[in-house]
Amino acid sequence: MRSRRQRYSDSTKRALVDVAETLFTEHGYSATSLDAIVAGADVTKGALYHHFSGKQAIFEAVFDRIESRATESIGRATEGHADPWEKATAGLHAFLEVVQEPGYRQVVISDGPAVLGLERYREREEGSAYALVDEVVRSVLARDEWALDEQMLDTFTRIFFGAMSAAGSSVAVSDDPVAAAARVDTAIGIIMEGLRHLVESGAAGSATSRT
Amino acid sequence: MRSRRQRYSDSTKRALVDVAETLFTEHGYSATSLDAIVAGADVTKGALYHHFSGKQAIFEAVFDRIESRATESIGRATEGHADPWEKATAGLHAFLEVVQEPGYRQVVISDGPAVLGLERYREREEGSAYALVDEVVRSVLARDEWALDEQMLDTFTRIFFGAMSAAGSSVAVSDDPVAAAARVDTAIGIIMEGLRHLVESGAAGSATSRT
DNA sequence: TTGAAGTACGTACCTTCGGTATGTCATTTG
DNA sequence: CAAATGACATACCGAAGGTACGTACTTCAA
Repeated sequence: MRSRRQRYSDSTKRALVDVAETLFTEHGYSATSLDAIVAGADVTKGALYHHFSGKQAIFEAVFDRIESRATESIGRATEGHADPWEKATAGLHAFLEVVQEPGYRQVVISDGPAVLGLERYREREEGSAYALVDEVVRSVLARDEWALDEQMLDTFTRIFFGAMSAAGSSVAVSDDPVAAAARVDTAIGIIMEGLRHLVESGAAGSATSRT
Repeated sequence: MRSRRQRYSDSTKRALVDVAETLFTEHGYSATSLDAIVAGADVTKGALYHHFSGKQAIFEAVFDRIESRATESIGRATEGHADPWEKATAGLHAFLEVVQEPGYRQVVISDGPAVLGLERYREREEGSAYALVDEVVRSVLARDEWALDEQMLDTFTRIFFGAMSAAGSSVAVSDDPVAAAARVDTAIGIIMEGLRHLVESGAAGSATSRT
């Protein structure tokens, strides 16, 4: 068991991240002041700067928390599917759910790139939702008939990840999210069906060797 | 001909946007101070606040300029292609070029969503590069055999736009942009080839009516 | 030609906010 | 039990966005 002091320390740190998450989600990064965060957590800036190196650091803590929750949610949805195409569909649905959460939209999609910088942002993605998309893409596309190397698979993952992010974004801002999600489902379904034909007919070998 | 005063006014405004563009591109939005902008343009904050309502306003001016340049560049690349698939390929190449420009990456991709907000950001996109992608997507997918309504076409455009943004981003951060661009070319080529099979075989009617 | 009005700035200042330096009290440890 | 350390609180600083106000030059009407 942690020491008495450790437990107090942990609770204040968690309180800070809790408040920061709600404020960052509701008002965005720049419109959220550290004073507001420490006031909400009922501590002072001394406490915040004892636990975090600065505003960006506590943002990253919130960012990581939201991303890990998203990853967990998608992971639960995809596990237990034997057929890779079913797995892909299940993952897509879960992703479309996640991307509608205000916290994910504001913190990860909107503020993330600007606050972390594009490079750090992409590094963070690698280990989270992106990894799941990568897994699904590989299970679908990595066949012996196809001469797709590592980098090509990675390229496909990037493309699908971007496509799904944009699709999710369009769902999230839609007046009728349910109908929008259904349209995304259909569109991705068509694209995947096209790929499936290529895969199962083995006709893509020519495509990989084009210019 | 504009009046003498008008010309002076226009030149200072342009000088402000010029300097702002380079600073926003090099250091990002938050790391660029208004003092640095007005110093670079050799004016004072009074001039800046006479022409713009604030920091966000001058950022939008820079944003619009970069986006319109990008749109123009892609538009030039796509025009003159009769075959829609060739047009799509030409547009993709131009897009991959654009997305490697530091200004586009920093201002439009990285800072854009956070500064403008996701809604305003998407509104700005609608009238620019997005419109070109939409045009190409429609020329490729809007066939009589397909029962794709307006909203479905829009969904496809969103997905492709997101895919291309992500693809371009992966090219931009790559150690070997040329090879990365070639991989993106191949990947998108495969995806389009799958779609093409569906289109030309008219086999997508079933897909549009799936759940 | 002249004087009033408006434009295009410059100057000085205010406020907020991220960050720092330092003090303090409880807890742990030797 | 005293020294050391951890977990904060308090006070303060400087930078940066924004505002209020003054001013010089231009335009235009009489």
